[in-house]
Amino acid sequence: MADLATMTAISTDLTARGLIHQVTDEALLAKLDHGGVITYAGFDPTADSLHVGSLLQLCTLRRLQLAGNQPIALAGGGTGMIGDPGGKSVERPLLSLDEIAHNVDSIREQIARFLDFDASAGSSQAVLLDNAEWLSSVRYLEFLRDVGKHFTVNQMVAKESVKSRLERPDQGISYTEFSYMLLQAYDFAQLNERLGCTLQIGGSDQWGNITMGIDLIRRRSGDQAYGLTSPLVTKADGTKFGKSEGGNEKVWLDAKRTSPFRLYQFFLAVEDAVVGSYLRYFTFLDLEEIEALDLSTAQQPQARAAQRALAAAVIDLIHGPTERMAAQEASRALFGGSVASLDEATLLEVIEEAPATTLSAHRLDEAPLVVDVMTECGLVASKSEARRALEQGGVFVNDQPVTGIDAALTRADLLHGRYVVLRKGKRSYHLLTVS
RNA sequence: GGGUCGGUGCCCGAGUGGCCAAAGGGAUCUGGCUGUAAACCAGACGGCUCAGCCUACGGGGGUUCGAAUCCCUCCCGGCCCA
Repeated sequence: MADLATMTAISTDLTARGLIHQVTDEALLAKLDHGGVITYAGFDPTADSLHVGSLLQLCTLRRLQLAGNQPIALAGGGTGMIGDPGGKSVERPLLSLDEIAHNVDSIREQIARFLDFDASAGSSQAVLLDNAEWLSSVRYLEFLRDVGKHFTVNQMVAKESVKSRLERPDQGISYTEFSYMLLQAYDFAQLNERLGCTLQIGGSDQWGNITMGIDLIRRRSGDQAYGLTSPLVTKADGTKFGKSEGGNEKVWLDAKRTSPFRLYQFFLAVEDAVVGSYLRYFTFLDLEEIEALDLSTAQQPQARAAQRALAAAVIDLIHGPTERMAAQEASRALFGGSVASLDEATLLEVIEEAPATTLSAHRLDEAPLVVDVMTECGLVASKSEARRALEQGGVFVNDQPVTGIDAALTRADLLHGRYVVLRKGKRSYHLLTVS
């Protein structure tokens, strides 16, 4: 497949991009360069969309596939019913079988944007499986005999994911969640036995679970399997990557949950300190190009060339160039200066990308208070918040600061006879269309 | 099942009869400085018909002029014992 003479070896590329946190065995790297390693990564089907937290593994699987290795995306339809006891998370709600099946279907489409599921990919054709396929029918006694006997509770308790929960005096861990790692190990063993899968990749927090799978495979069949983890993706302040500026909202790959415009903005606003690594993680740009962008960030940070390249590349990958251009266009329009001077066509495009609601002409004639309108359209969560924003000077109508708690909207505020652009702070926009 | 400790605002965490919408920290929001960055500085941070009022300290009931704080009961969790 890949012409090794003209391409950087995949192991070199992964290393250079900082994608390797730990490997169970250095020998794996040579195998990957050779191609033909059947690799799997797990994806969480607890929602009908993946979020940016899955991006790294998706990209890594793609890199491996491009280098001639077969990727398996494993949807945790079975394990999704239980939940990984990771970190401080509380026991998660159990989803019904129907919900999970629906989620797996939705996720399949998203993964297809990264991996080649076409038969023309030959031996490296991607595969999507749902572990419910084997987990839903396992029988408890058999499971205990075939899987459970290979592990001691001692080693299970020693795992970081479990230890952190055990150390919290205010919360325990249910037996169900405690069993999660065995199920994940079993997944690996199943993929190994069914498809010859010999590598599992995941975030660094998956190390323990991955090595348990490797142990299980060795004990069951004597086969040598491998694990490779990537570093934890963090923001400049060390906190977890993946939440929107808002703080609590996840950034999704589904356009209905996170619009291409917001996704674009999310990556455009990335800190200087991490753009370089994000470019390496989430894009397929050449390393030379990325290094040039690093230089640009160092010398002319205000140009934000690296952020622009990152945002464009990611949206291209997830939503395609059409959506990417629309997002770029909308960003230019909204952040480019005065919204009031945009022509109607551009404004309409912006309406497609930013949250928008309609306001009846009748309502407008009653000279509604800005505080009320921004509450009603959802720009702020409550009227108190609207009042506060206004008092603090953070509200703008058509880019003009609004002063006074009793400011009202009138026909004089209309752009092109029927639009009003509301803004809270620097980048929370809302478009009103008068009908 | 028994004993014991605990359940406070988005999170952590003070508070043990009035001065409590409730210290402090984190997160978040807004403003300033900048580059739609970081750091830093300032303010805000339950809701509303906003100098006042309403709802809140696991649920319900009670004592009291007055309860997050005391009593009863129920629910939930940790630890120890059975």
